Amino acid sequence: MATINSDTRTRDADRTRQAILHAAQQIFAEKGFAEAGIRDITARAGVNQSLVSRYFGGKLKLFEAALEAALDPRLMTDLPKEDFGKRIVARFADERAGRISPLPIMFGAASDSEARAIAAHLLRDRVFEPLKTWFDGETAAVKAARFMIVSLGFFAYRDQLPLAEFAGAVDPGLRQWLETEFQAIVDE
Amino acid sequence: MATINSDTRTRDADRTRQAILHAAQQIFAEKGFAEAGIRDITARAGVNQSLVSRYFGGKLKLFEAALEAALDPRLMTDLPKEDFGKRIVARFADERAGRISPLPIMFGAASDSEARAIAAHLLRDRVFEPLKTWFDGETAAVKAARFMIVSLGFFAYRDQLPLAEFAGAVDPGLRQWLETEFQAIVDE
DNA sequence: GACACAAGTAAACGGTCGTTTACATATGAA
DNA sequence: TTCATATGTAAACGACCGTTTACTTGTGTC
Repeated sequence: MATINSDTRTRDADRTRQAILHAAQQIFAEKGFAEAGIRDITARAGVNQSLVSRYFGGKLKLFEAALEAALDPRLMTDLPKEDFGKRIVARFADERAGRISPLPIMFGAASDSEARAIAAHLLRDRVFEPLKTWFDGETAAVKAARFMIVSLGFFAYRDQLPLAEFAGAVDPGLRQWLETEFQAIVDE
Repeated sequence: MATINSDTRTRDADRTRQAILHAAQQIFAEKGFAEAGIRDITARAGVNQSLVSRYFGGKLKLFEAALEAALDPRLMTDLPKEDFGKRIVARFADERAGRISPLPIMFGAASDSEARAIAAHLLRDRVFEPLKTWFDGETAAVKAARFMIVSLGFFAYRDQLPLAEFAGAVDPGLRQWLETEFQAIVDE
């Protein structure tokens, strides 16, 4: 049984598991699935490398758990349809401290076939399908596709390819176009 | 000196080099940079694995050469601005036999930092910067960014993520939106 | 305190990969 | 024909990675 102050314990499986999961989210987002090593992740978590296999069943299962924990299915669909464009761009463009965006994790899995399959499956079930039901009318599938295309393209443009002079920054004109683009999806 | 029918030669460095390059384009596009092995590429080319290092200087240099050979800088900017939307979507959506699109190669490099840097550099110099000079006015940079976002997002949506029931197919309604979207970039 | 088990660690295993090395052979000029 | 060299091959090298194994140590219970 746990003591009153269980924080004093030097061994805590749940805490270790969470530390691995959090470190995995960070390193998968930073380095991509292929370049993120078990030893990188467990070193940041401050634990032994073998615990990934013990607690998660392997690197691929850890990736799935890390991505799923980063996915918030209500990320878009809890927004009001008024000001949807401004609000969704604000969520995308402005980093929120402590919050790990799932998009870098997903893009980092692009070149590994197994990780990509997991990422695609999660994205479909947790984002794409909820979006389709959230949008109205018979064009809901096209609207969801438009949302995915602009979102994925924006992250690929901003984060994956240092095309602009300052990667990560968003030009005001581009930001305005993004806002009207997202707003048009819910208005039409 | 070459004989009259040099095709009878069993050794031809140029032909071998081209065979490696062509096989590399295919396999980098199919499996991504990380999962594409030197042995895969040289096996398809029908030559020995060591020739990659001898002729190209290594896997990374081979990737750069393969991507550069697949990039056609006039892919967009030789189109007339009338019917630009329909024409560019036709180029993207309808596969052309024998032609290897550079975008699968680029996405396949997403999770390898070195390959991604090469891909980003080539995309900027050969596509993004020409696009900026091709677009008119002071909003050329924003227009080029819009073009990249929609293009990258479309390929990520269609080819990288099997979100729709039939990956690779393009819904007519989505296609129409893509056409108006691209047309708007050149019209505004 | 003694014990059973959970929690954590260190080290080795087996495999893959890019690259290099040592060697064989076709080529074309002298 | 001879021979230097370009071309191609087979095999080994060295490193890295995910995983597993054997072992140690802390924890809670009796």
